[in-house]
Amino acid sequence: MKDIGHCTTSCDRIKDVLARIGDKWSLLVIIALKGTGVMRFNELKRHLGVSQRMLSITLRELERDGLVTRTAYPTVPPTVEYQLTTLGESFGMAVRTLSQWAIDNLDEIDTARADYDAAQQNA
Amino acid sequence: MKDIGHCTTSCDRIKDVLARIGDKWSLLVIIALKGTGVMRFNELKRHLGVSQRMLSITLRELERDGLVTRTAYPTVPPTVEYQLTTLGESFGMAVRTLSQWAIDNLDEIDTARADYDAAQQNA
DNA sequence: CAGTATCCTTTACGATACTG
DNA sequence: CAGTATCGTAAAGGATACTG
Repeated sequence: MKDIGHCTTSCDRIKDVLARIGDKWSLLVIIALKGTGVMRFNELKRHLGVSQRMLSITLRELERDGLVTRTAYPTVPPTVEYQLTTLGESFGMAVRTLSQWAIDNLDEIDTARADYDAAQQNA
Repeated sequence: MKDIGHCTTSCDRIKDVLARIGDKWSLLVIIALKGTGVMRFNELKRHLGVSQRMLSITLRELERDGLVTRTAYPTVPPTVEYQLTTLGESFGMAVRTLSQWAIDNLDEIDTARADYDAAQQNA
């Protein structure tokens, strides 16, 4: 789509950030690491219930964006640890606000949904 | 996928919220409405550069979740105004933290990306 | 253990055309 | 103006099998 006739630069940057962290797993990985500090690959996998493939992709992107560090130890079998960078920690702070809101208000959203759906029935 | 062997309820709720607002347009609509107060359909469409179809779907979902109100006036041609509910405003506050972080730190992410990609070249 | 490679299905989304 | 309906494409993501 052509990038014409729409909103300002700050809007574009939000789009960029959403493109980066708006997927299903990035935020959850950040939250998990923020809570635990250091985690290994399969530990994260089990914790989140994510497929191997998607966790691999997600972690690589987060590393690329400078939000997490990957540390591999030359053991057999391999040991790889992930943790937040300083930038990742700062992002985690911003995410905490959002996740706290989610926890606090999801019930209200569920109620609104039920009301809306009920109203649609009578139409 | 089976919901077994993974993280706690709060994690599931984050997933739920992401499923709701993790799409390409929901957050941007919230941000737009938060900044402007009241907006009409085509006004939002032009502002965001979103297709008619997706804006329609997004607004309906946001209304269903109790985050925006839809007010239709019986004019010809029709006039429809959208604005945030109280719940939507409160969500907008949480989103502001995230979007501010985005604006402040996207350059650093871009740099990290460039570094990462450069390092991959020499491998 | 920590991935990669391949395949397949579902979903997101835009473009276009049509309606009250 | 504010949508809906239909279609087609591209991206997301899971399942499974394989590897150092």
